[in-house]
Amino acid sequence: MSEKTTPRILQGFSELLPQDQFMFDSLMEKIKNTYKKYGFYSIDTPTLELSEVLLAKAGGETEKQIYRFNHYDNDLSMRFDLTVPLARYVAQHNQDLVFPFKRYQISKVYRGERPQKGRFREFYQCDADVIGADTLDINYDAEMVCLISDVMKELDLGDYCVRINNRKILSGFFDSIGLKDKITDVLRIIDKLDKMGKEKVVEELSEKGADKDQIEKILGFISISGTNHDKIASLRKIEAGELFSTGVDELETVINMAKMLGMSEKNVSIDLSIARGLDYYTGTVYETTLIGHENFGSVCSGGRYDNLASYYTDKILPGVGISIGLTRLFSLLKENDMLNGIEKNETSVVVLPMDTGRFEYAAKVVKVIRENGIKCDIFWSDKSGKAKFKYASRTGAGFAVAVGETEETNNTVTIKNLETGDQKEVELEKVSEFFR
RNA sequence: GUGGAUAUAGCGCAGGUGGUUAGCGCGUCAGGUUGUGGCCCUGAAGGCCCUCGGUUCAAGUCCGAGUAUCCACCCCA
Repeated sequence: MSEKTTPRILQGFSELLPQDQFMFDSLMEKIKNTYKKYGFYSIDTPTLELSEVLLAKAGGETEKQIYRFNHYDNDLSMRFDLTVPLARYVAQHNQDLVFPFKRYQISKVYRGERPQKGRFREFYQCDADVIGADTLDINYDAEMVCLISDVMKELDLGDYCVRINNRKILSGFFDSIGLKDKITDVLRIIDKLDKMGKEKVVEELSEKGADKDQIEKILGFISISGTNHDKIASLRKIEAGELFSTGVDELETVINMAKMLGMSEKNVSIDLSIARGLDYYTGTVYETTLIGHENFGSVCSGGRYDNLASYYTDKILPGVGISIGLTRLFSLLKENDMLNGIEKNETSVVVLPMDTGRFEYAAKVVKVIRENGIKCDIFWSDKSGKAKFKYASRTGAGFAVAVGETEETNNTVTIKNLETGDQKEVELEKVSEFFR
C-alpha cells in the first residue's frame, strides 16, 4: 500500500460542509440583494495585483501581512482588502464611470496574519462604497447607516445598534487639548474603554504622556451620554475649533437624515469612543454591534474617506463605504448556535427508483417535477431501499418520491413526507399540485 | 513578533503513580425490515497513539527537540 498524502488545507483557511455552505451563501445573498436595493452595482477586481499598485499606500504592519511573491519577472501581491483595488479601479476607469459611483464587491481577501478565533487568512468581505467626483454630499453618509440597518434586518440576527462617530470631532477635540501628535495612540486607548475599564485607560493615557488635565478632559468627553440629540447638544457646548464644529455639524446631519430615511432611534447611536482602525477615515465612522452579543465586536464597519485614490490620480475622489467580514460573522454565528433561522437545504424532492427496471419511468417523473420548477434530485444507485431513503433523508430533502413497479403500472408516484413520515400514492399528473 | 494550550479511528474525545489484546460517543457499512430514512437492537470495518531522539526489562503514558493546530496578546486598510 502506497503512502497517501494527508488531505489538509492551509492554516487560517477554511471551507464549509454543504449544509453550512448553503447557509453561508444564503447570508451572502441577503447582503447582496440589500446592496442592490440601494442602487449599488457589482464589480469584480482581480485577486492578484501588481505589488507596486497594491502597496502604493501600504507600510509597516500591513505590508508584513500581505501575501507577496514573484512569478517570473512580476512582483505580485494578493489583495488584502477591497478598498485599495477599488481605488485603483476608480482611478483607472474614471472616464467610464458615472459619479457618484456606487459599487459593491463581495470577494475573498488575504492576510498572512496569525489566525485566531473568527480571524482567517482568507476571508470574505462584503463591501459597499459610494465614490464622488471632487465632492460627495454628507447625506450619502446617512444613507450608508440605513444600508447597514437594512442588511442587519435582512440577516435577522436580532437587535443591533449602528454606532456612529465622526473622526473630525475626535481629531478636533484632541488637537484642542494639545494631543495632536498622539491622536492615534489616544484613539486606540479610549477604544478599549469597554474592555479594560476606566482605570486602565487613565494609566495608559498617562504612559503615553497625557497630563492630568488632558486625561480629565478626555474622560469627560467620552462619558458624554444621553439621547443622540443630548449628545449633539453637549458637543455643541465644547469649544474646540473649526474642525471639531464641522464634525458635529456632519454628525447631526447624518443622524437627522438617517431618521428621515426611516432609521429608528433605537438602532442608531452616537458613540464617541468608536475609534478603532480608522487610519484612513476622515469623517463619519460606523461600527455595528449585535445587542446581547457585544463580544462579537463590530459586524459591519465603515466610514468616510476624503481622498480614496490619491496614490493613483490627481483627481479628488471622496467616498464613504461599509464592509462586512462575512467569514468571521458566519464563524461567530455558528459557534454561538445562531444559524437556526436560516433555511438549510435546497433540494426539496428526491426521486427514488425502487429497482433498476424503473429508471425510465423515474426519469419521466423527475422531468415532470423539474418542469414545474421544483428542486428535484434522483438517486440512480442500485442500493437497498433502506439506503435510498436514508440518502433522501440525509440530503435534507423534504420529500422522497418512491417509484416502483406498482407506481408505474398505476401511473402514480408514492410521496413520503420525510419530516412527518406520512406517505401516499399520487397520480403523476397531480404531482406538482402536491408540492405547491 | 510575544505568551499559553493541545496533538490517540473519518469527526469529537477517554486513556491515575509506565506493564502485555488502546477504549467510548458520533459517523460509515451490514443485518433485524429482499420498497421506507430520521428512533431502537445486533454485528463489522476502521489506529506507524504527530515526527525524531532519550530514559527504561518495558513508553500512548516520563524527558528533550522538531513540526502542526488552537487560544490569547500585538496589530488590524
